[in-house]
Amino acid sequence: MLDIKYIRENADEVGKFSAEKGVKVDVDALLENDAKMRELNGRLEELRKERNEIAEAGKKARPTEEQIARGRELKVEIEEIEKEFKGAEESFIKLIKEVPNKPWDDVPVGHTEDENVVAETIGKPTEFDFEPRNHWDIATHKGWIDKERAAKVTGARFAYIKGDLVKLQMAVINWVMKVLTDRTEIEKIIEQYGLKDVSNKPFEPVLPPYMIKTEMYDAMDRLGNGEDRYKIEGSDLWLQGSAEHVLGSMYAGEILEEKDLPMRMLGYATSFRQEAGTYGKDMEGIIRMHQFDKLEMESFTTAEQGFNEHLFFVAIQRYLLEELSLPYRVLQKCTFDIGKPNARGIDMEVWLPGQGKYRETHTADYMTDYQARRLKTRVRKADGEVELIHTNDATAFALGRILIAIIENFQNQDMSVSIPAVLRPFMYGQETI
RNA sequence: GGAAGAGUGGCCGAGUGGUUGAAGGCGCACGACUCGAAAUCGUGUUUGGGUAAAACCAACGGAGGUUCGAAUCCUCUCUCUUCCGCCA
Repeated sequence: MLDIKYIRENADEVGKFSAEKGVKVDVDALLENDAKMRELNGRLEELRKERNEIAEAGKKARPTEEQIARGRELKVEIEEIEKEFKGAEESFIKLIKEVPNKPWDDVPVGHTEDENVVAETIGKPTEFDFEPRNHWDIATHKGWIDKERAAKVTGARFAYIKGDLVKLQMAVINWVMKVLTDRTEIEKIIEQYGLKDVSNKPFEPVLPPYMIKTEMYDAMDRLGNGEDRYKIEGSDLWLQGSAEHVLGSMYAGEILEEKDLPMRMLGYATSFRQEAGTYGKDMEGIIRMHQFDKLEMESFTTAEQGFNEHLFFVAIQRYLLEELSLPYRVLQKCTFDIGKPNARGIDMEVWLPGQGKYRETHTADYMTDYQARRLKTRVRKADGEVELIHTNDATAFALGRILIAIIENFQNQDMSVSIPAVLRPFMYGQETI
């Protein structure tokens, strides 16, 4: 949610960037509603003041008949206006929730995802002296994935992952855990990518709950219309679609101390998505599943640190991909594609030789204080001032997709897959699978 | 799932329906004392709205109700603790 004060003072701009994000917002109706609420609130405060004065007098002496009579009148009046106020507030909240976050200055304006801008391409598409296969041919041949039996048990877009591929996933997890919880590794990344004014604080690993209440999901502004989420029948809970949802809401309503920021979390969780609107898309292999495991970074910072933290997260993603020697490109997402709560969004796409194209494996999102405003997650600064925190989230690895990238880029002619050097210590020295 | 008890400020903890936005203590900040520190003493120490600043309004887990007046009474709900049941 945006600050209503900001919307009042920048109504035209809010209308403009909302349109650029492809979000329909009635700013005029919102401001009218805001004015009405303020007017009602003013009247309420006056009446409450009078009520308080009578109550105060009642402390010293028994209230007189006139006071009690006036009190009765006030009670009725206050009730009426409160009711009206509540109605106004309800429609106000509905309207202000629709207003998207303001895009960062360098976000390109675009109206479809095709207008995302390729900012940089690192490495060259992997070359083979044989015709490279796609991951599902290799994985099915090796018995690493079984979608047919999964279809029997759970339906489409599920898979059993088996054998060496499971070990590879564990190796990726352990490697990332090591890198991101090690201060010297963090310092190395900061230096390697020339980052300035970024903390060297390591991440804290977190295994979060996989379910989330409607209220928190909505406050994170990641529930949408609920279509892409799984609702738990007979309860107020949903399956999370990303560890971001349960990590970002973890400190809702709390005031953190500035000395504890940045608060960096490395969450590992299975995520669940209905994949609404993707019918028939990516049905081969394990690129688009209803369930996938993910290592997710989440961070809370002050407003000043927020943007640098975002750049830091992007640097981590680059570092991880480069350590794996995977060819990839960096996409700066346009206004249409960054998402409603986002101020800025970067995607990483890894080259998949089996499919002959780049596919999305990573996203880095910077939400400024947009999520924090409704979550009421704040920080007490060193000078005692209390302000909203800034939230950042980014993929460390979506395991399914990174396994795909490794299989396709490190495949050998005999359908074995070489293990990238950095992962070998976590495969107990195993060099191919 | 069943039974009983409890939810108050950063923490502990008072609180007969009317000087309680909240005693007291701890912690913290500043000051005094000291060469310095400890101890001691003094002052300050919730958040949001509102204002130029004030006044003022709101909040004692959450929602609703009773009352001229609710942290205090009633209803529902959530969470925690203990006991029982079940269980990795």
